[in-house]
Amino acid sequence: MARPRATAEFKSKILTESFMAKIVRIEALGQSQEQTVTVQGWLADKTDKGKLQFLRVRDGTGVIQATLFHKSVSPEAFEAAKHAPQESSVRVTGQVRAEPRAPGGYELSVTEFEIVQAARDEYPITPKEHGIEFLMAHRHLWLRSSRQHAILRIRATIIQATRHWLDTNGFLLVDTPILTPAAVEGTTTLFETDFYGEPAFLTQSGQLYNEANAMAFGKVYCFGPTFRAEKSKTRRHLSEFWMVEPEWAFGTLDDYMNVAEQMVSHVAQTVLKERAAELAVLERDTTCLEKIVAPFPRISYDEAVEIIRAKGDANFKWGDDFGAPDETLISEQFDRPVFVHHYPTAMKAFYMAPDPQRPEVCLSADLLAPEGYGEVIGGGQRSDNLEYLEAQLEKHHLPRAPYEWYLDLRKYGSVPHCGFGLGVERTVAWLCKLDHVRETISFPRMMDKMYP
RNA sequence: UCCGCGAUAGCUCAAUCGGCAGAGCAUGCGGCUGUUAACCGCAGGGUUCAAGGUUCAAGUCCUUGUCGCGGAGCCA
Repeated sequence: MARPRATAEFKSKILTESFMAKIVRIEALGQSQEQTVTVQGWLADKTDKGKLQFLRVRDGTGVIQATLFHKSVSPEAFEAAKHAPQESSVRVTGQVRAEPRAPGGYELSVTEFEIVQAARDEYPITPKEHGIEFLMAHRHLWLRSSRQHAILRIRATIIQATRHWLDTNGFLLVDTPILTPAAVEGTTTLFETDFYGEPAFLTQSGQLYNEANAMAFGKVYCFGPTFRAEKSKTRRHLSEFWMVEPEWAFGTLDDYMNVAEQMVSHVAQTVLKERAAELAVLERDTTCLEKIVAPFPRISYDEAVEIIRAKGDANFKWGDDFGAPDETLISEQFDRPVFVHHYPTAMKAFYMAPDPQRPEVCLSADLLAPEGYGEVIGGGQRSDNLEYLEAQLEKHHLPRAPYEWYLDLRKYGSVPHCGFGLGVERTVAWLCKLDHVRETISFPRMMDKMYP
C-alpha cells in the first residue's frame, strides 16, 4: 500500500510544479507580467516556423499569442503542438511578456504545453472567407470567432445597461407569461402550442399583462423572449426575439417619449464607453453613436407623410403604414433617432388611446433608428376608457371573454398610462451596424430555420 | 406569400458557342527562430443539388422539385 501511495504523491507534486501555475484568464494577463501562468483555452490559429511556433489561444475572454521555441519545451510537447489541429483544447504555461510584435501587446513564452483534446476532425471554419449559409449551419462553432464575440458582448452590455437604467429609475421587474391564451393584438400570426389539451400561444408581447402589473406596482417592466410566426424573411426579422417593455401608471405620450429617449441614450453611451474594443473589432463608426443623446427629434405622422411626399413617393396616401424605404427616408432627415407620433388610430393596436382633440389619430409613437435600421421602439398611451375599449374589441372582431380581466383594469381606478417595447436584436444590429439581425443572438430562430 | 438570383472539391469561386472538371485556401507530409489571413516544395481530394428530357456529346440547354441568398409585404 505504501509504494503506490508514494507514487501518487510524487505524480501530484510533479503536476503541481509543471502544469499548475496560476490559472489566469487572458483578459487579465496584463496584471501578471513577468509571471509564469497557465492559460486554458482553444487553439484558434497557428503559425509554424520550424523550430519556432506561434500559437494563438482563445479562452473566451481574449486571444493570446503563445510562442513555443523548440529549445524551451519538451520535444514531446513541441511535436504535439506541431500536429495539434485548429480548435484543439489546450493548456499552456509560460511567462507573460509585453511584446509589441504580438497582437494585443502581450505574449506567452511557453514552457509547458498540454493538449486537453486534439480536435478529431478538420475544423470547418477557417480564417478565410465563408458564405452566410455555411456560417449559419455552423452557428455553434461560428460563435467562437472574434466578430461574434464582439457582437454578443455588446448585446450583453445593451441588456445590462437597459435593465440598470430601469432598475435605478423606479421601474420594477415584473415578468409576464410566455404561454398565453389568445393573441395580444389579434393581428399577427402566433405560434400555437398545446396546453393540457387546450390551444395556447407563445406570447408576442407582454403588453396587456404589463398594464395589470402597472396598476399594481406603478412602474414596471418585463424583459423576455417574444414570438412571431410571421412569414417574414428580411434583415430585421426573427421568429424569436427579445423585448424589454416598460409600462407605467399616470404616464402620457410625452412621458413615454421622455423615458424612452433617456433610456436609449444611456444604453448607447454605456456601449460607447464600455465596449470600445468590440466596436473597433466591428469597425463601427462611433461618431454616429456619440450623437445618440436625448432629446431626440419628434415629428408627427402628418409631418412624416409630408417628408415622404416631398422626397420619396409623391402619391403616398395618408393612413398607409410606412414601408422600409419610407422609414429610411424619414430617419435620414435626422442624425439621431426620431420619434414619429400620432399615427392614424386605424393603423395601430386596439388599446391605443385616441387623441381626444382628433380621434382619427392616436397617442402612439415609434422610434425610428438612423442609418436605415427602422423601428426599434413602438409604444404610446393606452386607452383608460372602458366603453371605448369595449367598442374597439368589437371593431377588431375580438372576443370579449378572454379580455374580461383587461377590461377590469378600466373599472377599478382606471388611470392614464403608457408604455413601450424595445426590440433588443434591432437595437444590437443598429448599435453594431450589422447587415442582419441574425448575428445579434446566439442561436437565431428564423422562418423555417431551427438548426442548430 | 410574391419578385429576382443562385446551388461545381471541406470552404470561396472559375470553366468561352454544348466538346478532357480547374484555381486559391483548408488538409496530409517535408523545410524554415518573429509569424500576424506567413512563405517554399510535394501529395491526396468531385454522384457538378435531385429527378426526368433534348443531343453523337450536358456543369452548361429544357421541365419539375428541393434548398439557400437578396428584396417586398408584415412587424420590434
